[in-house]
Amino acid sequence: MSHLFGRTLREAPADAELPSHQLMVRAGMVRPLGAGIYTLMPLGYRVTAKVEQIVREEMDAIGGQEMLMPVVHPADLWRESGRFQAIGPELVRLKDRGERDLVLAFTHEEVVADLARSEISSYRQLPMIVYHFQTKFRDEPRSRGGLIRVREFTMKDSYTLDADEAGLEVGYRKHWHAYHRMFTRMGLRYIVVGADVGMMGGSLSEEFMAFSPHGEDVLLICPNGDYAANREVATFIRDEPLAAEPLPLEDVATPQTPTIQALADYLGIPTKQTAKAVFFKGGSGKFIFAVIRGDLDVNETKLRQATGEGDLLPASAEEIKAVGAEPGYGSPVGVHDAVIVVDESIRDTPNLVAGANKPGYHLRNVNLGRDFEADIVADIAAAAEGYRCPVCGAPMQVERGIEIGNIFKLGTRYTEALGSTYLDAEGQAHPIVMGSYGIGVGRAAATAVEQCRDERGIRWPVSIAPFHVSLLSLGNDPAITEAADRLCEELSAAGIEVLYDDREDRAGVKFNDADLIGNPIRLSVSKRTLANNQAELRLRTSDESEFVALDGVVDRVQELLAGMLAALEPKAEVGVAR
RNA sequence: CGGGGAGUGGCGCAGUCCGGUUAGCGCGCAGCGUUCGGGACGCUGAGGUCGGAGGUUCAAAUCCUCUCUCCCCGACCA
Repeated sequence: MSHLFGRTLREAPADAELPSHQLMVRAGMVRPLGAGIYTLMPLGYRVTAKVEQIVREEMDAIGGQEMLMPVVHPADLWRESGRFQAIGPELVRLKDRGERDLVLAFTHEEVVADLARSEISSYRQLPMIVYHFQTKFRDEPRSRGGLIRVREFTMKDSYTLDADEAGLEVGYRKHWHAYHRMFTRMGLRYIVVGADVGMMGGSLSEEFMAFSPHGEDVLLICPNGDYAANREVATFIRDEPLAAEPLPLEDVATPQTPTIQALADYLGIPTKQTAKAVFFKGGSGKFIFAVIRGDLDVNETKLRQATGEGDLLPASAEEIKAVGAEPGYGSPVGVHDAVIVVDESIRDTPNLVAGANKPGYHLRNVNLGRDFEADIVADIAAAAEGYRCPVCGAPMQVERGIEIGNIFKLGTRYTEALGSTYLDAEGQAHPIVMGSYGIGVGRAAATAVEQCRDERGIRWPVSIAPFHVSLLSLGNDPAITEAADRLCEELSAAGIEVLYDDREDRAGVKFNDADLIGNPIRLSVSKRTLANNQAELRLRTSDESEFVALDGVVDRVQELLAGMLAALEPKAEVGVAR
């Protein structure tokens, strides 16, 4: 350790907020180079190498073929799929000296589809699973959370190629199981949730979400295990539609009530008796006028789906007035030049109080169909804590999660665009059916730190710890050094990974650094232990030590390691129904 | 991009409002000595274009203009 590149720090850098970020920097595992760009120091690199190896083993186990595709792609390939045009500035575009457009790939659907069209011609060659570990660079609008969200990272991305949907389902299921095995082996606590397909396109997507209060995603989870979904797509059971005769529309003065809560308080009615208007400007330039019951919130992802708008930005006050509405007092009654998107809650609730489109006034007894028409009626409501599970009706719980893996059924979106076809037994050409599956390697490592730590430092799961053992020599007596040296050699010879703290530091310093770095087993050799021809052994997860005869250390460590690894071995599948 | 904050030896900070000698403090680092099982102590020492560029001034870390970078909160994703 005296020559380890990457020293430990007593204090965390001021700009690190997340525990994983602070600890990994303090432990000398990573160093920042720029915003969202990190160097993996030797200790950190050992962790990600182990994560990779676990992923590799499980991918190979489902028949994955490892390969390596380039990071720099000709832009023309991305023009063929349409993503060159469709994706914003997070896709880095470059020109080479010949003024040819290039992109830094952030996934490899295009290349796989391109390869497939030249390499695959017959159904006899299918199915196929290919994967690689490759650097991705995504010019994120904002990287955050230290290592959880970075701009440059290593991703395992794999792709299935199949003849039909049934084949895709098999490949998808294989990944689903492989992912469970990987994350279990890494010692992570996680859940699978239904997710939005986003820019990947395709028909089905699920995310593997590690539980963490620092997660960026909000998950809705049925306590009975019947349902789990990312809030982006989460549905819930609505109240029964109310049946009531439409009452006559009436104007009501409601001064100083620009918010739903103020309005409900002023009129002495529940918020669910009001209609809320939310205004967006779509990427197409259309004005999107979303209407939802006052007690609910608009889910922008759902709204995007419903309107087919890729981008939604909040509308400005001028834009709102331009369609005949009034910020704070808006309703769809009488607006023009806007796409009116109505949530099911509005359809199912008669006689709502809605804005009058003039400051300080609302309308009572507004009804869809009589007082205004909808261009789209859809589910655009955001689910929240306590909302009812769409399967069993139980109140759902909310958790935050870090997305550590994502699996997609892509279908033929890319293969059709690129003309990647195969011939079936009858000689008919069909587009190949694709799936794509990603895991962020560094993110998985950082997530493990988020989940496995205490006030002293990291408590790595054995499977991905930088080393199995931290060996400390306490004291500078030559006899101690000699005994520790010998122990180090014996352990190494037995295939045990040892981080040997041979520095001339005091015991306290070594203990603290060992705790910070977080290898699962700590061995200490000192004058005291040597007096009995022993070493002290302590688990990172324990406050109690055992003393082991020097010639029994290797056996004892191997026994403990085997036990720890066995505990991480996947047993039954841990899935959650969709 | 919008909003908020910060750039001063390797790390953490003070000094900036109200310009004024050689820019400080803690940790870390080097040497010597004393220590030696939960971040020791003493002495000595090395290390700083005060993010960068212009400007104001007799004088700028400090005031003005421009600019770069980083962090945090909101729309994206492994």
